[in-house]
Amino acid sequence: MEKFYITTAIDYANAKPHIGHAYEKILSDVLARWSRFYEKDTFFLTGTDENAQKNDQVAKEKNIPTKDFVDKNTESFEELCKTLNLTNDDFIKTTQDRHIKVAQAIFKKVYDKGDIYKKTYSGKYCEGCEAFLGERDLVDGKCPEHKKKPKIIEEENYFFKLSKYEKEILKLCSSKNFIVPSGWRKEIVNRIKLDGLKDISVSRQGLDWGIDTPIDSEHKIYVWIDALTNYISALSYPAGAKYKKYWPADVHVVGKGINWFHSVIWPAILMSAEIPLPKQILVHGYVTFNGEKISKSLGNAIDPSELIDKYGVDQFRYTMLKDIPFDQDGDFSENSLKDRTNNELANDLGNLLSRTLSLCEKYYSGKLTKQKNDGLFEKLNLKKIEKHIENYNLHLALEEIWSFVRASNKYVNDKEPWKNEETREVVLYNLLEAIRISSLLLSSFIPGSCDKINSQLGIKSGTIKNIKFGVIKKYSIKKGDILFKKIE
RNA sequence: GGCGCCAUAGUUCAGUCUGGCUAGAAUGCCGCUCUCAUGCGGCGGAGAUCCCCGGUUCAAAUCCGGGUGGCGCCA
Repeated sequence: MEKFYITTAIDYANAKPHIGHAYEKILSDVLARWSRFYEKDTFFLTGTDENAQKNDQVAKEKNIPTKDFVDKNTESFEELCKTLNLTNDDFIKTTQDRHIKVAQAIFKKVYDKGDIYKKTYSGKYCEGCEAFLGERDLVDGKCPEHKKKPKIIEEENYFFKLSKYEKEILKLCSSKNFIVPSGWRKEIVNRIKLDGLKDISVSRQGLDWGIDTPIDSEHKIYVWIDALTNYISALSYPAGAKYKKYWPADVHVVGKGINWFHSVIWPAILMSAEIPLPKQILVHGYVTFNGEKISKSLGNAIDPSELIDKYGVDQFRYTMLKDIPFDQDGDFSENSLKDRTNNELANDLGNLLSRTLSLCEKYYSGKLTKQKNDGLFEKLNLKKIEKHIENYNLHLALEEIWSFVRASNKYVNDKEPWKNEETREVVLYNLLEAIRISSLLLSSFIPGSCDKINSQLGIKSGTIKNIKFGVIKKYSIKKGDILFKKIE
């Protein structure tokens, strides 16, 4: 059986999740579910980065023990996974023993290879970025992102010989399917060609939060080797059965802001440690909310679970997926959620189910047997849907599924089964099949609602194999509650 | 500053790679209509300088050059 390993980035456990986090997770979940739908042995990982210095810093500002602070925030990310109805197979936290061991093992392996060396470094360090900034990064002597003057820091750090891997990394990043979509590939490739790769610091001195380097207890492992190794520590590298089965990752889903780390630094570390490389970095855009950038200073970093409580999880998932093309930034708004819920989910899909089942109950007491294919099924363009999902154009895939739903509504109108007794059973059976197939295709996107559809149809969910006409020989349907309530 | 991405009905997007019907959809607006259904469904209409200028071509939303505007990445 073909395997598929997909990961999200791990999130900083220094605040509660916002809808940007939700987006990345939903996107990944759809891909994971779709892969299972195609009967691939799928592993879907998400988690939190608890070791970041930023976490420690925020906790200290709030006067909370750092461990308690990250535990609490991580908990809300774990809850979000449930609220979003994610099918993640694991949730990694970087303070877990299983992770610490692996991060240290990789550090040691790279060190033993001769790719880590000690050097005194003096530079301008921005606490917001948790990074040293070059002269040309500064605007008026300040960090352009955090608007703060960087501190001059001189310290002895361990450096990783990133420069050594420049040729190989350039080759990797230039290859067609490694970084997608292509816009982000160009950005990385040009930068490597222009600036080359410089060695990077992989340790920090004098911190009391984080993972000790295995070679020097004065130093903590810096984010590259710490956070990025979560993708293999969760699989119990190097001896774990999961590692052997699922690594290398098929897709790392990441936001555009951390593309460089995943496309350049992570593969270089893996090359040094002589570990196979991930197959693809899928870079997505950012989400704005009601047209505004999400930021703490604007105070609009609203909790996705509030929206979900208010409107429903599938309404939320559907709107996110439909409104945000993965290769661009997109806006998520409550207005759009309301419009999409009422028009697309309630009127088009929900009402199709409702009108069909009412007719089935009225004329056949809900019992229908297999009838001939009346041609409605041919309105489904499965190839196009598959192509869109392969290209990660989930919004276009949904649009294509919806054109089948709309065709089904037109079909009821044209055939008028409430009038035409002789074709009634054929028409209704064809409609049930259309709904069943739509539900199968949608089950990666709006899984909870598809479960409800299936239960009203009196059938079980299935895989791609069931996307064909006439699979159900005998329907025994039972109309249930309304699928999507209108908003307002 | 360097590099990259984007620009198409009021709005959200397809179409651009690989040039070729009258530039498609959805939504919103207007009109007609069915009655199985969640005030739902169906049909029709209005609505576009395809950002601007130039080039290539029999033919450009699409390719090339130059602008303008918006956004992003810079370890």
